[in-house]
Amino acid sequence: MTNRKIIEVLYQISELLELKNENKFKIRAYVKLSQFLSGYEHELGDIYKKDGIKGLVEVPNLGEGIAGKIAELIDTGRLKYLDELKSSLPPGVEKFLEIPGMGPKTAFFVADTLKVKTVEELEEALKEHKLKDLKGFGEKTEEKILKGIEIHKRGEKRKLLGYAYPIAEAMIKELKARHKIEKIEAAGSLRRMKETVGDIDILVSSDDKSVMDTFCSLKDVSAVIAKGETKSSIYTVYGMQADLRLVDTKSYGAALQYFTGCKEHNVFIREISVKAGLKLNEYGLYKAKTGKLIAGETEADIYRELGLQYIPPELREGSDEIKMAAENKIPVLVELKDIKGDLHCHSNYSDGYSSIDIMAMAAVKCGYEYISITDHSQSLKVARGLTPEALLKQEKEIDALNEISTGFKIFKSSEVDILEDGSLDYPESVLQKMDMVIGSVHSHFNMTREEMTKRLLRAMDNKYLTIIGHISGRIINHRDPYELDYEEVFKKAVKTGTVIEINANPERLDLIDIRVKEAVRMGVKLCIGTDSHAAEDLGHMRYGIGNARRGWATRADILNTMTLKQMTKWMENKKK
DNA sequence: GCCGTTTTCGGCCCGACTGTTTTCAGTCG
Repeated sequence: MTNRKIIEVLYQISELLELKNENKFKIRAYVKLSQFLSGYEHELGDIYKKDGIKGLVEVPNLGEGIAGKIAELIDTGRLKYLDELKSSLPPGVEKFLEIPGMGPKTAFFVADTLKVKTVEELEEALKEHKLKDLKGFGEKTEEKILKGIEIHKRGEKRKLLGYAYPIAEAMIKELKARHKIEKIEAAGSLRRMKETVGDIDILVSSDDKSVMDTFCSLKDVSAVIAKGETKSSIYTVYGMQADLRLVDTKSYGAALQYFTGCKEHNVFIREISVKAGLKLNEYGLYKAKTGKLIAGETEADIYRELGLQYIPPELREGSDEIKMAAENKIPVLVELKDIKGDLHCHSNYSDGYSSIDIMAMAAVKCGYEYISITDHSQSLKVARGLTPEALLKQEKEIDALNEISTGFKIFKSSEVDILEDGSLDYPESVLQKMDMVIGSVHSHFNMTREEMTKRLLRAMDNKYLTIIGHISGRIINHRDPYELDYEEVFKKAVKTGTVIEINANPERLDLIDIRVKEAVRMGVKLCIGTDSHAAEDLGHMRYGIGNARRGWATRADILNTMTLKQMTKWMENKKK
């Protein structure tokens, strides 16, 4: 039973309780805990196995009530409480919550009154105008729900960060081009660099109020959901919602803090405010009694006035960041400008689209001092993996390019398959000639946790293995990570000096953020590689940086913040 | 249901927008 599964159940319980109109603080306890767990680096299953229920209640936000339920879940894989909750509600009502604009009250009401069990039946009932004459409903509400159903039926999931980010950038650019703007930036999960993004939040401060009109008439708009003086919501042609908030410059920091979230982080921050006799909202931090404004123009002012160290957006997940900030323990996180080279890049020798010289030139343009060419190994036929003969040819080309360049180096490397038994896909005679070696799993994903752990541990015994690539194997929204005993793998990585990659490809972002946190805590050396298959992909580095920061990684934790000189020396030492 | 420099009970964050309203509930973030 993974944390992920437990989080799912807790969240489901909170939704069902909401439908039942239960005590809202009880509901919040479930939401609060599931939010906390989504950033928690330890597995509850392991804690329970080791220390039983007593161990579970040590976990923040987890008391005896829920501990018992989690224990039952781990022991039996089921939860009686959840089954009972479900059967006490009208069938199908949960489904209605997935419809945008439909909350628990409406969902329960329509399921209970109209006796509809599916989204299709609900749609039918709405078209027959069965709702509009009921108390509290009207034509507009009917239309709104129908629109929500339309969006729901398209089945849109949270979008990849790498998909949403450029869209937000383009919108901001357009607004900037057409209005005189003081400040503008994206907030929300996008600013927190979360791997997936539900909608785009943009915050703007400007004297020009017509920026709202522009926003609602952008070419990207497919429907305007709401339009007010300070807040508008649109639905875009990209299948996601976007919100614009307009605030005064003197409130900009408070608004940015507020709209960046996450929600739980903000709730915690406001609790601290209340205890300090203050009041925090999106307009500023005030004295509760007198209403006197204390801070608001910058986020830093607000955190400082609350007695907290500044918390970078990537850490604001309602986990332990506020406690750490209170103790002055927030580290200086790694930044894009710290990166000196990209260690995971493909060329057209295997399945990439760009030649080696084009990749190198793109790396120079990024301000890098080196790039590592890591084409696939021979077993990976679908990606045109290189035979040892093809490798020789590539080696010569890289040597020739290195001859003519100064201050920039192309490292000779490979992304070698870690085979089923944990051996590498090239013999030692081939591996030892490379500057470095990335080992990745590309086959036999369906192994047990024990088998997969053994496989990786064995691979790390190979002295030529430098880096383990995209270790979890997950593809966001497509393939779940395979099961792995991370603690064992990280211990071994520390012992053997093996580096674990943070793959910056937006579909992977693997090592996953909470695992980065665990790895950093254990002292594992990490690197960030884009896994580029074309020159443009080198720009994905920013997503890898975001993921590393979400895992509390500092510059010292990341291998490829080393200069060329340092890196060359490091590689030589590693092979000894 | 959780939690404690208000500690074992009594609290638990704050505001914009919408629709159907005569003062507010529901939804969202």
